[in-house]
Parts: sequence; C-alpha cells; structure tokens
Amino acid sequence: MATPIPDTRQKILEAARLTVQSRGYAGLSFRELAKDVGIKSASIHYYFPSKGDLGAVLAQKYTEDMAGYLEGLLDGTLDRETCLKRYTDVFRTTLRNDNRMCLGGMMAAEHDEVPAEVQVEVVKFGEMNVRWLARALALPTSPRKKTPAASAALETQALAIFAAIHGAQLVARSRGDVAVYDAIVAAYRASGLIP
Amino acid sequence: MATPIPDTRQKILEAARLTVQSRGYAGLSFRELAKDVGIKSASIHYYFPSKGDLGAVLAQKYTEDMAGYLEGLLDGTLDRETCLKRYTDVFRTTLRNDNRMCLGGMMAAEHDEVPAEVQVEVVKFGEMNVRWLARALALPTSPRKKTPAASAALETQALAIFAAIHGAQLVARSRGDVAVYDAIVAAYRASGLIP
DNA sequence: CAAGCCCTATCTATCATCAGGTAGGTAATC
DNA sequence: GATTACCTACCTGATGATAGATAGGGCTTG
Repeated sequence: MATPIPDTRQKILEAARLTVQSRGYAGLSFRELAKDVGIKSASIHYYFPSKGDLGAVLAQKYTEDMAGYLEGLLDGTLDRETCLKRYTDVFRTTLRNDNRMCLGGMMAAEHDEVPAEVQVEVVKFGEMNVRWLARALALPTSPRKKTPAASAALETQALAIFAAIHGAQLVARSRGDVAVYDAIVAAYRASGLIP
Repeated sequence: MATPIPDTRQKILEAARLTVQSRGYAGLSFRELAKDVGIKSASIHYYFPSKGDLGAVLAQKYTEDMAGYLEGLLDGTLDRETCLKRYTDVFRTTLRNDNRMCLGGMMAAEHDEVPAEVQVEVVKFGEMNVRWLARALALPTSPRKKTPAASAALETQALAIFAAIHGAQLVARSRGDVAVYDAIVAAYRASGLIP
C-alpha cells in the first residue's frame, strides 16, 4: 500500500495544529499559516471558509487522532499501569515538542475567544479522554495493586486524572521544563490519583 | 481612616485583570480597556507605556494580592484541611465569576504569546502558590488525619496540588460548569492528593 | 483531434476593521 | 512655569474575509 502524499488540506491542518499548540487559536493567522504551508492565505479559505470552521475541524481531528491512538492501547496486551503511563506520555511528548501544550487544553483556556463550534469540540475532546481513562482504569492490573472500583467512581477518577494531567502540562509549560511535568505526575502516582 | 477612592491606575488594573481572566492577554486591548474604565486608550499609555508593562504589573499584582490573602489564612487559627479548602475555593470563586480562570493559568497557556517580563511573573505566581501550599501542608491537622511528611516531599505535593487545581479549573471552564470543578476536587481529596 | 466547458486549486487585489503605539495639545493645580 | 492626567489625530501593521481572475486537467462533443 503506497504512502499517501499529504494534500494541501492535510498540510494546513497539521501546520494549524502546531501553531495552536504553541500560540493558541488567537495566534493562528491565515497569513502565517499560508506561509507555513507554502500557499497564499486566500487559498486557505478554499478549504476552510472561515477561521471558525478551521478551528472546529482541527479540534475534531485532534480528538479523532488521539482516540485512534488511545484505542490501540486497549487492544488487550497492556495492563492498566502501562496504559496510563502511555497516556501521560502523550502529554509529555507534546511538551517535548517545543514546549507545546494539548490543543484541547489551549482552546479550553481560550474558551471565551473561540467560536461555539470550537467550544463544542473541546468538550467532546474531554469526554473522549475521560471515557478512555475510565476504560483504562477498569483494566486488569499488574500484581499487588488494588482492584478497580465501581463504574461511577471510575468516571470521576478518570475526570480527575484528565484534569490533573492538563494542570501538570500547563505548569510545566510556564516553566519551560518537562521535568516539572514528570515530578508532578510522579506525585499524582504517589498519592494514588493515578494508579 | 477614609476609604480610598480607586484611582485610574487601579481601575485600569482591575478591568484588565477581569479581561485577561476571561479573554486572555491576547484578548486584552487598550481600546476596550479604556472603554471599560471610561478614558481613552492613549491615556492608558500614560500609566503603562506598553502592553507588556501592563501585563507584567498585572501579573505581579495578582500574585501579591493572592499572597496577601493566603498569608491571612496562615494566622494560626485554621487547621490544614480548612486552609486547603479555602485555597481551592479561591479558584472556584474565579470560575463562579462568569466562568473566568486564574490569570496565572491563562498567561501560562499563552506562554509563547506574552512578553518575557510577563512570563517571569507567571513563574513567580506559581512559586508563591507552591511555597504557600507547602506551608499549609505542614500545618497541624484535624484529628485522625495523617501527620505531615518531610519538607521536600511537601514541596512536590504542593506543586502537584497547584497543578491539579489549575487543571480542574481549566476543565470546568471548558464545560462552563463549576460542579465539574467541585467533582474533580472531591476526587483529588478522595485519592489523598489534597488532604 | 481540437475546442469548449466545467471543476479544482491557486492567485492578486482589495476591503473593513482592529491593534499598539506616538506626537502634540489642553486644562487644572500648585 | 511645571506637573499631572487626560485628550485628538494619526501612524503603521496586522487580521479575516471577499471578489474576481487564472491555469491546469479531465471530459464531452462535433
């Protein structure tokens, strides 16, 4: 199967994602984006009629891509702790990429300044993560760990983990130091918030 | 002692804080701000030569104001759990104010788009919080709770709490629902992250 | 085969609006 | 006169978006 050549639309989305993860939705401009892709800004309107459209598609794709990756982690070969480690590593990797943060977290901060169609996708991103985390929390555990709790409690714990990871990323971002993220996540584990 | 009349500089700072907490530093414009205060935008330059100056003073003042409040909580009359409850309530109150978020958290997200003098103040804000939290964690506890840990471990726990609270606020903000914040914070307490 | 049409994907030029910032002016007060 | 605290007018640069143009490719028709 041949490797698909990235088309212009994909290139736009990829460049936009990187920009939003560092400079926010407010820092995303069609002119800069066009330069990144090697086209002119009016051409972006061909693919995305408005900035809001681009933002919404971007957030939606971000959720789908991440869901795909996370789904692969639940194929039955990994235990709970490893799954959760892989999860926290996703956010770590984003930080490691020029101190970037999660696109969902960024747009959540920018809540009042993004269009409603983007806000909706940000909430969906959160919900996808929490659902996944609840499933991961329900996995069989490695030896000598406590057994998983009931379903509603898992959902709440999942929500708390999701929030805590975003906070860890945010603080590490302000310091420009991924070791801060690592220390915080280790403290979460030590406290039992993350198994 | 007469109540001091808020002067223009104070009014500017107050209005700017509210704007940044909802719309971010990127959403702060001198023209809008001037309207909020009832002056013209050129007048703001009289007090703050540049937007970066305003941003840095704003973040600094935010830290000082919060430090003052938190210091009052450590006057010896409150136990550890109550202090920490008051702490989490600070961020809750911000959410309750038209779904706003902590100015430090907002500017941390906007890290790449704020001037260096603002970034520095954001880090100081975090450090002040973590120092305070470590002191609060070291307070005598109410009956039947575990005794405080050693000093370095307190610092790390304090950092983790600081991060976790910011994440909780961020997620609640995206949902526009303070009950989400409450649920997350309760889960932090249930897990032992927050005593 | 050539011409014409349509579609796709890009472009130039432009618009209206907004931003931070500057220079100079004015009024009130001491 | 000097200082303070405001103002108007303006500058430059940036933004999302629009209208119209163009080139290339594929398909249909005579």
